Amino acid sequence: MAAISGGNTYHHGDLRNALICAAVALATEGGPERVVLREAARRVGVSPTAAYRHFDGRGELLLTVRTHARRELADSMERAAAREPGADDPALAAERRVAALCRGYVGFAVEQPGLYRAAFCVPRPAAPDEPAQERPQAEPEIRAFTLLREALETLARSGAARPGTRPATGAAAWSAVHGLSLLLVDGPLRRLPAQRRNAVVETTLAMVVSGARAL
Amino acid sequence: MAAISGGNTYHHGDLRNALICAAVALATEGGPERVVLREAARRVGVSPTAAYRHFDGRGELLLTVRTHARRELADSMERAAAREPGADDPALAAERRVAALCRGYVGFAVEQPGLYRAAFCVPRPAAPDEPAQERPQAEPEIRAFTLLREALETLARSGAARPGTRPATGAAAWSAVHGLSLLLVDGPLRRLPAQRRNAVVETTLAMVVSGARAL
DNA sequence: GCCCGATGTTGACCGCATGAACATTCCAGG
DNA sequence: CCTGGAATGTTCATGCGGTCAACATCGGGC
Repeated sequence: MAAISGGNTYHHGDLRNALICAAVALATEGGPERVVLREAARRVGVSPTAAYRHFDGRGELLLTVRTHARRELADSMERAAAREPGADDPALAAERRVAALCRGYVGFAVEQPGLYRAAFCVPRPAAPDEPAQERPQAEPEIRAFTLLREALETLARSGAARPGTRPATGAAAWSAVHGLSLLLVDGPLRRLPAQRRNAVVETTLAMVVSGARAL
Repeated sequence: MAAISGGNTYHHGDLRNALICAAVALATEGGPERVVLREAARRVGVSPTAAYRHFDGRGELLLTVRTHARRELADSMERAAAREPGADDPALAAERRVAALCRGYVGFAVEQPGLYRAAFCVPRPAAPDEPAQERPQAEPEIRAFTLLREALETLARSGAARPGTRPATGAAAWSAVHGLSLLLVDGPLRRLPAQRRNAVVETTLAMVVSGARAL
């Protein structure tokens, strides 16, 4: 087929990227389950199977979206922390940073529910017979978690560090913000009015900080 | 078609229940996305469309599974709490009850990951155009949450209750156990060895309890 | 005994994931 | 410049799932 007009060539030239963008847009609109190979292809104006030249299938496309979403999440946290004013007391500063990171985390979830959910989706093989892990082990590091963990370590070192600072404090804090995000975005606490939602967020943050102090 | 043998009648007699059981089994095996109308019908030995005589469609079937799963979750919490020894100090007893409920919660999630995920799934309309809420508002009460909230209230009244006991403490605690459960079952903390998993659980519980004291 | 409503069944349509075979382009050598 | 293979797209086909409409069967009240 001849080119209809302008840049309309048989070879797209940047299909992989275009597909990723479309897929990210889909995830933004409706979360991971909305990321549909055919729809992404349609939006890019290409046949469905073309995607298979660049991705192993829907799963891999979704994985790419997930990577993107995780990056955005971490960026949101860092922006929130950057906005936070410093403090003379290093312990106070550390506490504020933890809280700010958490606020950035939950804020991203609330503002970009689809992307947030995509950030933690796990591509499931249709049949649960073969494990089919994405990458043998080696979780590729999730910056959002790293940020949180490091801030908590700083907090622990900065003052009221009980002797037996538990190594799992980071995971505990993560659990809290992650659970909160999902309850708000996707769970029973969705449709909570903004006012009450804020109260829940702040209470949870208080729990995290108080927990970090006590552990 | 004539009955092939025994009780094989044209009319099943208890199809609704049979479908629910099959659907619950599916969810147990592979979570909500595994709950597939056709497969449930297949297992019951009935044609796919027969299900429509009893459910509005896959969505409603899934909702039913969710109800079942939520009940099981709450039962698991109550069992865990019942196993907990009492204490003379009411504050200590309350604290123990909260911890036990949480352990029951996370324990259920870890032992029944599929059902747990089903307990918090939200049936999404394929097209996000029309809201199509399951029930106008009125979340039908989630016993797991109620149990947790009541235990926390008891804890707050039982002693070291700071004056301004926040009303959202329950949601905060729920966030922690919910997030923890999902991270362990479905998230980046899945494939954590049991040992470390336990450490994370206990640390999170400590955070919740310490938070409940401090708030 | 008969007829209606409840309950199942067939057949069909559409969307999606995916694989095989075929078409078009691009580019590295000659 | 020309050409053949590698990249990259396309078409066609298969199989699964959700769902609807039309038809079949059963069970019980009249």
